[in-house]
Amino acid sequence: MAEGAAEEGVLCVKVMTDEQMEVLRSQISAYATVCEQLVEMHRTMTAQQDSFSGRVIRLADPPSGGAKISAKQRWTPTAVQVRMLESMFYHGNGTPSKQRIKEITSELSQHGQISETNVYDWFQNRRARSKRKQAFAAPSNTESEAEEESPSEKKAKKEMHLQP
Amino acid sequence: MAEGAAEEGVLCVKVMTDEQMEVLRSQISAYATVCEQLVEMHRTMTAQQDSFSGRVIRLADPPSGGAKISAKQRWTPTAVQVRMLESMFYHGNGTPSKQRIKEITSELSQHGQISETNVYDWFQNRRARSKRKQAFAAPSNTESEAEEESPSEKKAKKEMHLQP
DNA sequence: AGCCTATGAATGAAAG
DNA sequence: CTTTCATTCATAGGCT
Repeated sequence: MAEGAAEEGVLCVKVMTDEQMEVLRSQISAYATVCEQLVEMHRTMTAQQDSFSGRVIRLADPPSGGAKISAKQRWTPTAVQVRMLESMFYHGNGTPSKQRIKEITSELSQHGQISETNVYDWFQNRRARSKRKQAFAAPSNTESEAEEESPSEKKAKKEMHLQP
Repeated sequence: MAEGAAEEGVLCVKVMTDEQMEVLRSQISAYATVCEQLVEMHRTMTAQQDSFSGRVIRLADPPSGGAKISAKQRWTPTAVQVRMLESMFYHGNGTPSKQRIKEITSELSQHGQISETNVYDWFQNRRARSKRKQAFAAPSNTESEAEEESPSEKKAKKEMHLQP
């Protein structure tokens, strides 16, 4: 996924790849969504009604205009990125500092779109999840450090998840 | 917002004329402008509300028939409370003093259950996260602004909440 | 169609 | 104040 080429594509030529098209769509969609939500918020706040008497504030109401271009709004790490993150996580850098996060981000951005917040969140989630898994798996004493999948695995295995 | 040719272009074909390309660019540009203006408006009248991307604005506890057995161990501000807090946060008064916190608390408790600790924590978190966002989003500021909304802005995401 | 799970993201509260 | 933890929400993808 190299959206870095999008600018030249748009500015210089007329034939776009699917990737480039996707970038454009995402952009327009993002703008549209932001505008919608800002307008909605503005309306809500301007109305100044303290009554929380049961009317729901809807943010995600699709406009009738039909300019609703769907785009993914949630970051999805690529396989390569996951592998690298996994590796770093395993490597003991349990707590990446801000500086470290920047480094990681810039390194990972060569393999796909990513932001520092993404990285930060990823580590947060990873830590929490790891911990929780241990808590469930080791109520006994025998402390085992057997962690989950190896970094080279991009295929998520289906662990049994019992519902207590 | 002007639309028409651009959508079909985006949705159906991959070869665009200069004209179509221009339409697209205008569209993105228009969105950007609108967003900017809306954000500006928000700045002036209320606090900046940057939670529009994820969760929906929370409302007060449903006034159901008294059954309060199920635990809500964590304080959840109502929409009104959030708005007021956000407003206070924005309107400068930096770090609320102990006294100020008491005032705020008693004022907010008219709109829902709240404690001084909640208020204190809220401000604490708000400040920290605002700061972190700046640290993440801002440091590459040496460059002059690129005011034209060319698709080279691959990060036209929802992170357009600027902090004054 | 539609659930289900994994997971990105938001956030109150606590630790340091 | 700053960083981390714990919990929760929302959504993309995979599954039957």
